[in-house]
Amino acid sequence: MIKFDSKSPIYLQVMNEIKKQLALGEIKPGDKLPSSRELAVLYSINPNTASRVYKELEAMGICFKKRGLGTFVTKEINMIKPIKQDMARDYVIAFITSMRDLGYKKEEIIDILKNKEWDNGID
Amino acid sequence: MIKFDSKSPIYLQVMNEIKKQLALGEIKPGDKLPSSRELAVLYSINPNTASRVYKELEAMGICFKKRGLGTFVTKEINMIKPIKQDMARDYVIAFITSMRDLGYKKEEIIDILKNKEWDNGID
Amino acid sequence: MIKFDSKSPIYLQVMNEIKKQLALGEIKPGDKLPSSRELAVLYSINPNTASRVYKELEAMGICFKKRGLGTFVTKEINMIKPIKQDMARDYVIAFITSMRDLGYKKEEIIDILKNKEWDNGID
Amino acid sequence: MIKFDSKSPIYLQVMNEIKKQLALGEIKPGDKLPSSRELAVLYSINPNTASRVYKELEAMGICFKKRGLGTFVTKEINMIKPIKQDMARDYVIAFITSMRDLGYKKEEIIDILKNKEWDNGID
DNA sequence: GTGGTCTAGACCACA
DNA sequence: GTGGTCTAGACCACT
Repeated sequence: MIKFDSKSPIYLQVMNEIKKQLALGEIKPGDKLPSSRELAVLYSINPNTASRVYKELEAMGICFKKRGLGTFVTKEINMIKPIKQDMARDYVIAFITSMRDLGYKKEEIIDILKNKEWDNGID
Repeated sequence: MIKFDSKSPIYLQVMNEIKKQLALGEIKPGDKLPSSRELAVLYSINPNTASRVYKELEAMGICFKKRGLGTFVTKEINMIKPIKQDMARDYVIAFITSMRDLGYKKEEIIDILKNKEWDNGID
Repeated sequence: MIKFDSKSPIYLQVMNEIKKQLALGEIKPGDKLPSSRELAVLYSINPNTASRVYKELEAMGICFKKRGLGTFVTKEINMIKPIKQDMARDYVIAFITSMRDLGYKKEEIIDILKNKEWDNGID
Repeated sequence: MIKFDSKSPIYLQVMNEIKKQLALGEIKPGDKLPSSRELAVLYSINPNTASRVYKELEAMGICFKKRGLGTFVTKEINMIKPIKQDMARDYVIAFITSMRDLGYKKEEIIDILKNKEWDNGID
């Protein structure tokens, strides 16, 4: 169960969750995804919001709908493969932008990451 | 002069601009900030929006207002310094958490940052 | 319906009204509050002012907002209870300090309160 | 030296300070008050604000100006005597109103005051 | 001059 | 429907 961050749209957070599962291989190309209603129950969200999740994922080419059957992950591996890198790229850019806004330079940021204790709770 | 990103609220972008100037030392503790009206002209925004910028910055403890006199940067440098580091810490943790969720390890993350082109549009 | 005192900001008076209802149990933790627009109509104020009421109450931790759903009273009763007592404590201390500055002693203050007519306009 | 509460007007706070001194007998009927300029230095306030203090006190009949000589406390004892009671009354009413807004009843308020530890820092 | 409050009404994203 | 943001412009108290 996700704890939603009230700052960004819920549908985006659910999309991210699904993309994450795709990136990690927990969901595979061709897999059937839960119905919108199931998704709504799964994440305790409004059915409209669940619908929007699939609508946006479909627009991104990540899944497609079969009438009467449900929603499925696209089989085209070219579509799925880059998801991990794309998400990582987004995270990196957002992170760098934020840190730069705070006045940090490239070397400083890398130093901070290097020196960070990665072993307690985080890694 | 900022070119506003239509995706995030103007007042947040102006706040970030000011925080950036603080982090970079262009504005110093105790300094008088432009009046709301001046700020409005400076960034071509509505006085109310300018007001909101200072209100939120005040709520963060970054500045304070004196009636009839203006808005000033908090004098206690102790207030400014930790803000930067606290924010950085939050960004770092959020970033690391996200990347780890995607399956990246410490060295991979640092490598990605090292190899990232920092100079086009981002740096 | 409140009759607004022109001396203090309307938004504060409406906030106080809501806090009063909370303290008296007329509104309970978890309850949905009227939408900003409804609140605006309810008190014949501008929607922006109504918005501000909820924004300030949220900043105090008394309520929280769900986008598209509405504004709700904080569920943790622990959040509500102490607010009342904290406020009371502040009032008491400020009051005692002021009275002592005027040269009153404990017994005198209590006597004054005991003898005060509480039933006309005040109680 | 007063630490000003940024919530209420400075001129009111200075007025209160002077009225308090009157109530406590630190300043007596007929006494010469510091000049506006001295008052401004004394409290580190703007000379205009200091002027306003005397203007308002004069309007209340507490002091009067002699051209070229300065500002003096009125000699009419009837004017000075009730100051202490008036201020106390204001404090009491404000206190009771606030507490009642929080849902406290007369007996509860008196109980709180009775049971309050008056001996550490407050009394 | 400064900031604080308020109204009126607009547009947007979200559920 | 909800709240979030923004503009335009007003009036006020305070310094």
